[in-house]
Amino acid sequence: MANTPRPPTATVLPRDAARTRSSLLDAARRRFALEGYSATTMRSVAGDAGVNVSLINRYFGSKEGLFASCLDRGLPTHDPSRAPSPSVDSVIETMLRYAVDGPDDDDRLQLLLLLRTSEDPVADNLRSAALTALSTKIAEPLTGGDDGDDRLLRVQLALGTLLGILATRTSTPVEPLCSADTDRIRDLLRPVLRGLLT
Amino acid sequence: MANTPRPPTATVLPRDAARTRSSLLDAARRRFALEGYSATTMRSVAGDAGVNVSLINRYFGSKEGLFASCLDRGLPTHDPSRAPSPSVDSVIETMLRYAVDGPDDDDRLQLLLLLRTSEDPVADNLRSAALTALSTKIAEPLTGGDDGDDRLLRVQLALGTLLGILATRTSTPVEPLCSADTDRIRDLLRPVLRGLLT
Amino acid sequence: MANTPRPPTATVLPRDAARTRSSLLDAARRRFALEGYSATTMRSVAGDAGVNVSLINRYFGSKEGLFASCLDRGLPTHDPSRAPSPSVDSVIETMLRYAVDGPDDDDRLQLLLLLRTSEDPVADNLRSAALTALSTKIAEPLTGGDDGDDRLLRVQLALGTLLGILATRTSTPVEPLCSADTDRIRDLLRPVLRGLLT
Amino acid sequence: MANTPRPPTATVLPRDAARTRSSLLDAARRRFALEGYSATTMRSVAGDAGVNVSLINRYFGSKEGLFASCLDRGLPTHDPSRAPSPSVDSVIETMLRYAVDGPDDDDRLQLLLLLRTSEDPVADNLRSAALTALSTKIAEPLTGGDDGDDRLLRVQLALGTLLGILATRTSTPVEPLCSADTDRIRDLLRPVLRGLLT
DNA sequence: AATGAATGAGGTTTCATTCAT
DNA sequence: GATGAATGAAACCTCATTCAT
Repeated sequence: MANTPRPPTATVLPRDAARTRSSLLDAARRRFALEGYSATTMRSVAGDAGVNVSLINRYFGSKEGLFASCLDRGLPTHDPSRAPSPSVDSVIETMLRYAVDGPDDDDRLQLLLLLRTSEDPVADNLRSAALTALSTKIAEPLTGGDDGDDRLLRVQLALGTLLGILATRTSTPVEPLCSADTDRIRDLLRPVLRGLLT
Repeated sequence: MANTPRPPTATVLPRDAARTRSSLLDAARRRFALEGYSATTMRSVAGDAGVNVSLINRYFGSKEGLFASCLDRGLPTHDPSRAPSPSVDSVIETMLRYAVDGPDDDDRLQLLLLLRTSEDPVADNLRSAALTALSTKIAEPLTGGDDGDDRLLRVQLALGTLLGILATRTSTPVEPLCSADTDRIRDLLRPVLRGLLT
Repeated sequence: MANTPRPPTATVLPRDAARTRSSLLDAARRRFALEGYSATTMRSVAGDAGVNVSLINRYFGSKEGLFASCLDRGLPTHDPSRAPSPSVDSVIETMLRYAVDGPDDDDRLQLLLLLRTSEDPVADNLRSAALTALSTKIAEPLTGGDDGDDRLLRVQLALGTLLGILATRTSTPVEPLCSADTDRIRDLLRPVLRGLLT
Repeated sequence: MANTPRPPTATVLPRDAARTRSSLLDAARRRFALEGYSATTMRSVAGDAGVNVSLINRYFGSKEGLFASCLDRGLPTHDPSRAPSPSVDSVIETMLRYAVDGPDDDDRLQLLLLLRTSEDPVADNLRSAALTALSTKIAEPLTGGDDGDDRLLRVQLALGTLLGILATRTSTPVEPLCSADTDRIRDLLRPVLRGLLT
């Protein structure tokens, strides 16, 4: 039987550590975000990634380590290289873009990760730290007239708002919210965020 | 069969089925709301309620049944007997009271429950139905000028907002949000809800 | 099909916690003594005892706990109620009886337990403590003329001697040692112990 | 095939098969002797030797093969070239030197290895054969007045004694045995061995 | 010769559930 | 009505081993 060079259709993936690691991360992020920490089994993640379960331990040490690595990722904020001191409006647009209908699905999953409890104390602390970091990063360029703590509080309320709506839209068939036009949702949320952030 | 009063042979425990059932429900609601479905073990629920684990299966059939029964409860809305056609402001106040700092802790847990997935499709459908029902109930008395669907959408956005903030405040130590004064939070959220609901 | 009352031949054992616990302990002691801690699997122990694996965790918490419970047992020494201040010779006879050919097989296994390393640090400490306790208990009634530390040292050497011979005789087919007459072995060891203990 | 010196392209590692094999054997002997067969992982052995795990399979076929190769080594007995017919006393001194405080640590590990079961029947038979061979070799020059079988039995008892004491002294902190002066131990054991071997 | 990626089997443990009392 | 003994499935993780480079 001739060993014809197979076209790389699927299940080829010949021993590429970086690719494997990345596949696992992607699969894990999706599961963790959509089903929560406890409900996510390592087998399901490995199955999604198409590799053996024990590779998770090889690359991430443990389930907790996998979760931590999922959180450990460039969180979607404004791009400081393009707009060093962005206006409130541009910050709002960025938030809306990522939370309501971002260009990439992974970003929405990344946000959802921040809302799922895990009961695992270690993972939960990681999550809370990531949430705090994100809010701080968002609040930083906003030069409000008031003190920093209150500004941070308002950013966190805005984040909570977006996370709650995102979770509701993602996890359950609640109508009309789930099939509403994203433009409409953005139009409705824009003044909300503006009210909170100014 | 007559319920003959048993003679008090020993230190007779109450053996009150209704009370046992209710204890289990309370304990389960708290665990499900705070830790999620998968992370909640039946043993922990039974332990909180102070009864034997097997009683959960006896009374609710299964873990899923217990979760479903937790959802099955009068959700906090306005009281139609007192104010048959409430103003938007009173609706908002009711929502804020329950979501931010309600008089009864159980109500907040009940709300949180609406955000927790259960992995089980049956229970999950119950949850989504409960969420839809709640939003419908809230939207009902609101006589906006526009069509009903859009009103419902806006109520659901408002609900999602409150749920997200509630979840963030409840499950993780995110500062300053978690230790912020509830009056301040209500003050900040009031215009948000008003903007969404009118 | 008639549900004829089966005679209690085997695999009956109807829900007797004490009996189950004891079966597990007996099976575990044998496995731990003959194969060592790491090589002993909980499945094999449960299989020997004829019960489900998870009962080990139910009754002993963990594999370590099972090992600890195996050590936690009246170690064979002299009977203080019969001979409050035994002569050296009677102590020697007791040791020989238990180590070489005790009346009960379990006692020999119990002794063997003291020699098997476990690599598990917790279990190992338990074992070393048990060994120290046993030697102290044996040395106590021996009123030698010298200081206590040296007496304890000699008792421990005697114990090591017996343990080594017991292990060699138990675990491998080394001839002629393994099939030698126990009377002959005792006759050979008696002066050895007497030399060490006096 | 000529062993052409490869050009030093980069920091060329030695790639010395014999040395690698020997490093693995040394590391494995230590682990097997001190922690037992099951508790010894191939990764730990490879780590100690500073080489890749797969090399164990390459050189020894399997974990069992590694264990068997560890046994396969000149066991410490008397040196027949120097004393063709040694006295009992010199044999005793040799045994004491190796078991209690030999010049080389590896020898003591080698002795300990004889007491460790390996769960694998093949390797275990090798071990028992090594033990029998060692006792035969020791008994050979001893010209006792009795029949050979009894002499062999007494040698094996002496070996068991030394192995038991060695194991007790090596693997657990049993005081005062473990920190006792080796001279004192030898003094105590010398008459024991003399009693057994004559 | 040597490495590291990948696999599959099996270990301990937890959990929901059923059975007998 | 209630308890606790017992089970079986599945979870996370480790380990020996093989494959491709």
